[in-house]
Amino acid sequence: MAATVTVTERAPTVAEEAWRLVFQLAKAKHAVLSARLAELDLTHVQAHALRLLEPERPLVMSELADALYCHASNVTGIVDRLESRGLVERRPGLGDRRVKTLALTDAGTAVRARVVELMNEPPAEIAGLSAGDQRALRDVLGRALGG
Amino acid sequence: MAATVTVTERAPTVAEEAWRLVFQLAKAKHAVLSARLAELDLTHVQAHALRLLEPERPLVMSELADALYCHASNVTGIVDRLESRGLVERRPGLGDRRVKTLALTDAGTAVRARVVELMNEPPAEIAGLSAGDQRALRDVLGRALGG
DNA sequence: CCTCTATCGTTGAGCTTGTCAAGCATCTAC
DNA sequence: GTAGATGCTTGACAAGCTCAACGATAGAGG
Repeated sequence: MAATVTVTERAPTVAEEAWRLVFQLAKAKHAVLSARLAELDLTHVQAHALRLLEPERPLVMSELADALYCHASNVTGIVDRLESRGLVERRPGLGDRRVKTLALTDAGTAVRARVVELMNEPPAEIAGLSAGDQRALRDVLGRALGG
Repeated sequence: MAATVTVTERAPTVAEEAWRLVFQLAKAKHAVLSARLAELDLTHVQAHALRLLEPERPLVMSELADALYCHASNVTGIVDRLESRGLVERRPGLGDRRVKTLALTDAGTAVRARVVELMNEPPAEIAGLSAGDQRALRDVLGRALGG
């Protein structure tokens, strides 16, 4: 008798099933978002940087690096590209002349508004749920994330 | 009187709140996963490629490119690096000598098992929910994703 | 058989993102 | 004032990604 490779995979737990679906949903939204950002000629990191730069609360290079979970040397290049497109300005820090304050230009503010809109827009899978399911989803996830 | 910039932001809908939480959860898991994959000296793309290469169902380069949503020329490099580490083998296609079949080595099968385990593991936020909340989450998301 | 075209994978150029080590300017503490 | 810490930039290098072009092979039609 030929040996049959039997993969003894235990049945997934409820938590694993739930996580798999969350993962799938995030992946679907990611794909849609990528396409929309490409139309704006923005990469994901550039979009995240713009989202973090709220018009009324400018950030400093190092703060942006922390928020993006990457090294300061990386932010230099990201901001370089945003600045060369006229979306962001580097301004001298007020008290400390070493720091650079990042401010959105008018064009940057407009692009940021569009980016935030795209990112906040729930994917069709969620928008299509019943009102009750939407509330249930929000409430359960609120509890999950310490809400 | 000084002009006050009043940002008239409408209150978020329930769907938007739910999506924001899904996004937040995925981001948290992503950070944890990145750290675990770094311990295995794997990038995210390499991990995804390994996950897609099921031991019993080898893929062809173009199939892997489709599954990873990227160009075939990119997959060449990704597979190069996996192959140079002895995790994957390129084998000549059976009928068609143009295609390359990708097969996991024994080492690759072991690493893949660990990768799949890490990716499937629900984040602490979900694992910590009550059994009822976990079921509710799974059921609602199942409906959202055409379940 | 032979050519024409389509397909599969690779290569090379060029970009963005990411890390690290080093450097420059500036600030702070002693 | 001098020494060390801090903020950002630079340069070198690697991975991921796209595109255009290429070699090899396959399949169809004359």
